[in-house]
Amino acid sequence: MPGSATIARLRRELARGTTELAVLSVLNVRRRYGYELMKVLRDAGEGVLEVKEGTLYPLLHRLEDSGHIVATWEAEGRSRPRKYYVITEDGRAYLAMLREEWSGLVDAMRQLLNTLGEVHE
Amino acid sequence: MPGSATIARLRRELARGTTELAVLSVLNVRRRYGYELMKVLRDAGEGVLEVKEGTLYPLLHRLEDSGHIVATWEAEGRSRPRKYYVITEDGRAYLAMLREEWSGLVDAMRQLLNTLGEVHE
DNA sequence: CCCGATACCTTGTCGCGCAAGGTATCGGGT
DNA sequence: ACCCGATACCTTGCGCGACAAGGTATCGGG
Repeated sequence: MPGSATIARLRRELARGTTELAVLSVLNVRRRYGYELMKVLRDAGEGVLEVKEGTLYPLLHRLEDSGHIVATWEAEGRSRPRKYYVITEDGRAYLAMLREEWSGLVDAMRQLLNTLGEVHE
Repeated sequence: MPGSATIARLRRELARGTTELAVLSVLNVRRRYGYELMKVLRDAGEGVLEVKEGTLYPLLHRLEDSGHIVATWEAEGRSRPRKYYVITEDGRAYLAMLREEWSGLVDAMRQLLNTLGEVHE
């Protein structure tokens, strides 16, 4: 059945870029560690925003390299240390920009779909 | 200024996959030729949905190959022939699926952004 | 006569998402 | 005693859409 494979592909392409927005939005509330972020995003929105490990960890490293977030290792009282991420001032500004871009896209698409929504002819 | 380059990059990543939805939505109303589609999308939504030639033409070919649209050359009474595209029954079904995926993503993001929207701590 | 618009096309590069692999610890079940 | 799933981090290689940059050809206006 090619349908399910197609679905997965287009879902991936549609969600592209939104991961960054989703991650920064969650970190904007409070600090989180990587594995925790995965669970938060999986539980939100019926799995639509689910992020795989191979996506999340490189993304976090990119955000850290560009100064949008900072990481601190913490292991006090437990083994299996966790790497906590905190959003920076720079990151908040970037997040605001991202949200604007996103709502701009959503508005444009909504307008297009509403205008042309009715099946003609 | 790295900001404008960054903006272009994230706008491109965010819009990824929506082009297919936009093109099929326009074709769902009536047939269009490639160059015309470019103008329609550029004029809609303040340029947010603008598509470049290097994106549109390969996309149309992919949609044709998978049977979602069909093309017919037309040049009657004029030189510079145009290649008109018409959506198929199969294409309409695919479009419906795409729209569902898109609204699912938008809903999930809206929920996430509303829940976490307020800046805490 | 040249240049911009019209109208189609292609090749190569960039960068994200992911599959698939890896390491290591911990706790519960049998 | 042993195994396995969950926790928690990481990497390499591939697929694929968007685009920059190039190409071809015609038409009309300044």
